[in-house]
Amino acid sequence: MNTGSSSEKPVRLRERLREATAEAILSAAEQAFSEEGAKARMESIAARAGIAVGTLYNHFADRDALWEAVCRARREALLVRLDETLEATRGAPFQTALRAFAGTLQAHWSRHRAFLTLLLQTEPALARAGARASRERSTLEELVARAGKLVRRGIAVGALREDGADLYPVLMVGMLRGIMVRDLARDPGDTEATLDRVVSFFMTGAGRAP
Amino acid sequence: MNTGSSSEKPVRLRERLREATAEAILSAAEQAFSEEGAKARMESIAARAGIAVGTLYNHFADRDALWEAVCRARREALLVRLDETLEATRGAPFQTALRAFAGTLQAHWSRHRAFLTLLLQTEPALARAGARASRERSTLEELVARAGKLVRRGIAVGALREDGADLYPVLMVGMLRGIMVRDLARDPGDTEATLDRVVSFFMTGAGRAP
Amino acid sequence: MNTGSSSEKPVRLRERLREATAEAILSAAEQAFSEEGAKARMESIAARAGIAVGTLYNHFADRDALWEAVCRARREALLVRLDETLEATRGAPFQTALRAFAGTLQAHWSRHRAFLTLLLQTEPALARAGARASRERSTLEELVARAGKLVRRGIAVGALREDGADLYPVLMVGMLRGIMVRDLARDPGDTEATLDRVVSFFMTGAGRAP
Amino acid sequence: MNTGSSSEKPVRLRERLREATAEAILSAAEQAFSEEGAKARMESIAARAGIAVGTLYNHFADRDALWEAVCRARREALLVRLDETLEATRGAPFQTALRAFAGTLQAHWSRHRAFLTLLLQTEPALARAGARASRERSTLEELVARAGKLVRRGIAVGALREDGADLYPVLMVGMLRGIMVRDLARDPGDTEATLDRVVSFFMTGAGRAP
DNA sequence: GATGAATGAGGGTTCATTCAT
DNA sequence: CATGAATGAACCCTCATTCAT
Repeated sequence: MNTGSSSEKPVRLRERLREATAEAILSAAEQAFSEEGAKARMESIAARAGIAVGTLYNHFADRDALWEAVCRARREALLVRLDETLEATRGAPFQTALRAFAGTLQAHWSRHRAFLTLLLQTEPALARAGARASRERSTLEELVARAGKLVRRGIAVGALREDGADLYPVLMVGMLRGIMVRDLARDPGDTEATLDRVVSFFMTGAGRAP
Repeated sequence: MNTGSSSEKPVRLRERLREATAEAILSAAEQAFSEEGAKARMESIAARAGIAVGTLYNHFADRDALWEAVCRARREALLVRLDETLEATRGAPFQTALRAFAGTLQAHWSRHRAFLTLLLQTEPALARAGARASRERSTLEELVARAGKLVRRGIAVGALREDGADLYPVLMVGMLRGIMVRDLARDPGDTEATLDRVVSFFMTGAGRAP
Repeated sequence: MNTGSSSEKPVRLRERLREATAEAILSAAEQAFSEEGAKARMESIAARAGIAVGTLYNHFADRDALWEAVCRARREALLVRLDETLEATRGAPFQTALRAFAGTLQAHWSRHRAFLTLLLQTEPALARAGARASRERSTLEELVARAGKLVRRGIAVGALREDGADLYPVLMVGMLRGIMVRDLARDPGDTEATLDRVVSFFMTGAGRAP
Repeated sequence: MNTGSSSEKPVRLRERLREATAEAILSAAEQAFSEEGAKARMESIAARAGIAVGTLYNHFADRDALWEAVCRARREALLVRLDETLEATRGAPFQTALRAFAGTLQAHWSRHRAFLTLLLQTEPALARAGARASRERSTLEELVARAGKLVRRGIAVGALREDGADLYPVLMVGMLRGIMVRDLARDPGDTEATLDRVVSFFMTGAGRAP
């Protein structure tokens, strides 16, 4: 086994460096976009990443590509986390799973307040660019799809009524989004506490028992 | 006595024309912003309004002022409608009032698909501009405040449990927003039908009765 | 004698009104130009004159024509005053005449601080527009011409040496301008006092008698 | 030891190029301003410098900054020359020093006919911007200050009378300016010859000896 | 590959001028 | 004639992108 051929190692090293730079750029871009809005200048991004403008273009074709990459990266991260949570709670009681789902969403949300803005601004853009809207699902749609998985499971185990299978996912995500937007400027700890109540509300609603 | 002297009429006429132009500009701007995003060019707005670029500036100080004006105008319209609905359903059963509230929101939403985008994009911008965020409530907050009024009424008449008074409004608005965003490209009639189910969900939740 | 034909009087009246308006515009323009620079907006001028923009154009073909008119008007006023002073001091001793000349210049200067700016800015413009420079003398040249008249008189009566006939006028105007620019922000009374010393300097220079 | 490492040289080169460009821009701007007035278009300046508009903005924040820079640069150059002349003639007879002072002024003037216009137009502008007028002396004031140094020296060596110490500098600069403006379109050689006569006038005035 | 100055099309804004009322 | 809203050419400035070093 020749694990250290003179021609192989440098390549690996370079590739790692390359990826590290790309990752730094993504972080810088996320930060810039979230602080300065979607109109953040390329120079600002480069400065935050500690590199020259030209270098940005060695890693991303153009501004749009960079924007897309940031969105995709953060979105992937979120979706992977959610999928992991769904997997980890496969056998758990429905309410436990739902609470974990909400918690994961909230964790990501508070860590990437940045992304929140991106999400809010990107999606309408996607919606407008009709062509693209069709070929890929928006982040919101992906979220709803995960929530749908959860709901179907809840129905399967008899925790949820069957008649709202189509609505529940949207409502669930809508409620969670509502809470998180409201709590943007609040203590994340408070939000965590609130999630329990949201889960409870999801199960029984707001009406007084007859 | 004919009080409409020959010197008074022209003034009135001009004023009316002036306002009509301003209104046309607002409409054009709403359209442009919603189709082209917040970055819509002034020239595009002018073209849609059938006027010259310079005329825009005779009515609105600059791009930002126009943007603000559009937001304010549409927001006022929505809030006034909601307040009217709240007033009109003052004595009605809670679910009826809630359904009407949702219906009004949906009506405005489908008529101003435009505004939807504005709402989605303006608010985060406002949130960023911290200074302003404090002095005026976001549209979302105004919506929640109205929902809160409804909820308090529901509690007063014994239709709702008291323990969720602080959460219900946010959840209600979050759910409605979720439905409307989902239905952006769907038949408004379908959405109307859905609202009944949302109201029902709000009352009883998704859980299977034990 | 029909001094009041129905067709003659109104014309006279109208003409007088017309001229009054034109004069008001000139004043407003002078004020605007001196306060806001040569770039003063037509609207600002109209506002100062208490009329609508359109009315400006009923009296002056365009912006340049107005500018020229202001310059010409104030310039004529100054030159007429100087000519009157020259006439009034025809028989007086040279130093008396020179002092009166300087006084007249200073009086106009302090009254039309406005015009000072115009003078400073117009002339270079004229100098640049070579074509025009040739067909009419600049205000400065007109001033120098008057000073020349004074100098020739001084030589004729034996008050001045003959050898500097070509230089003295320029030097005289140069010195006076220097004093007035320096005193722009000072008390006009001080400047008056200074003029005596300038006259004295003009006669004997600064050198210590051998 | 070759201390010029390969990483140091490029930086130096770039810096030198950068400065060369800035200098080229200043020259172009001086030319443009003097030929087209203070309103010269940025595009015109760029064209004269052989660069793109955007490049202007890589070197000067905006139009005003460029204007200021041109003024400052030329002004510095003039003042440095005058200070050198004052230094070089420290021990010389007063009239020799005065003549040299005038000569230096004239040399700069004829080389920067451009600057003449700037001087004429900038200073009133500065005067208007009261705030700035106080914090820095106008070019004219700087000239007068230099002339004052000369005058004090003349008094010290007994060449000038003491009583006019406050006026002489202003008068001297006023006269020189007068001559130079008059000679704008003439042969510089003639002006040089004239300066001797101005110096002579400064010493003895125009009056016929009694 | 990294650098950062140069590029120049793009878009916001101004304001002299026109003209219907 | 006065009015003042509409017009649109002109001009300043921005910033994504390129490319010589």
